[in-house]
Amino acid sequence: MKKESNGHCTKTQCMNKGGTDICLCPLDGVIHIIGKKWALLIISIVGNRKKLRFNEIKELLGDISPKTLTDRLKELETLGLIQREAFSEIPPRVEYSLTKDGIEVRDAMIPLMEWICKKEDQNNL
Amino acid sequence: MKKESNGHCTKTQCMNKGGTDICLCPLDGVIHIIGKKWALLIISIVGNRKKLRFNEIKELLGDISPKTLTDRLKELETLGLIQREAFSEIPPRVEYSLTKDGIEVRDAMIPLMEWICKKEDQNNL
DNA sequence: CCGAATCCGTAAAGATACTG
DNA sequence: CAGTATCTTTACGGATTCGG
Repeated sequence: MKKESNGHCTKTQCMNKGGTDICLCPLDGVIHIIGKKWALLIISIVGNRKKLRFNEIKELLGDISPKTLTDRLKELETLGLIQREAFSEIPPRVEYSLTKDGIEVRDAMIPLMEWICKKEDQNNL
Repeated sequence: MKKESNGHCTKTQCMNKGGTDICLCPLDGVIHIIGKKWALLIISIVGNRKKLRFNEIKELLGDISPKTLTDRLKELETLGLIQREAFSEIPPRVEYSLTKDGIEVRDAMIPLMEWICKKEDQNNL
């Protein structure tokens, strides 16, 4: 996971975990998509249910506008984290699910979500 | 980590990890701060270096505006993730570091950062 | 000088109504 | 049902200014 020689880590934005340097240089990449509002939650929720329709995601998130949800889903689809499957029916049906990469991201963010939940628990005592 | 009875999980926004439900209800809480632009990167970078000054963070992030950095630092300070220590010197000096909670968050996001780095590596082959 | 605060223009997000 | 279109509101970015 060292990347000293490929031109990305000249700013040495690395974290040290037990002596192993972990590069976090992707400043202009993935993190600015998944760091956007709602993105992490969408990945979580879609991952939970395996398959979800547009309005189901919307209901689960609670306060997101359809426009923002559309934007986020498109971005995540472009990133290759979410898969969109449309059925030519009436009424129309579109199902969203995580791709292989999306599942990896979801797994990777579980510790973060767990911490958040723990924190909320403390605050709600 | 079950929260079915406290009114938070009525929407059952839970993820299933090996049979254990993990609640991710904090829709209006922590995630909408740390999910903001730059927030995760700030936590990472400050965590890497233990102590950083305003302009050092700015340099490391590269393209952030001073205003946005100030905003984010204040939010993270309010959240209790980042500690601000100002010295009454000339020229002035302000040092930022992670709190105990901030360190926990940083540790929790390591898997996510690792995934991102792996992904960037693949794309840069 | 450093760490912001201010001002202002642009971009992203939200609310609501509406369409294929 | 699954989005668009449109409009308003909020967040972000860039330059400049300011207090210590």
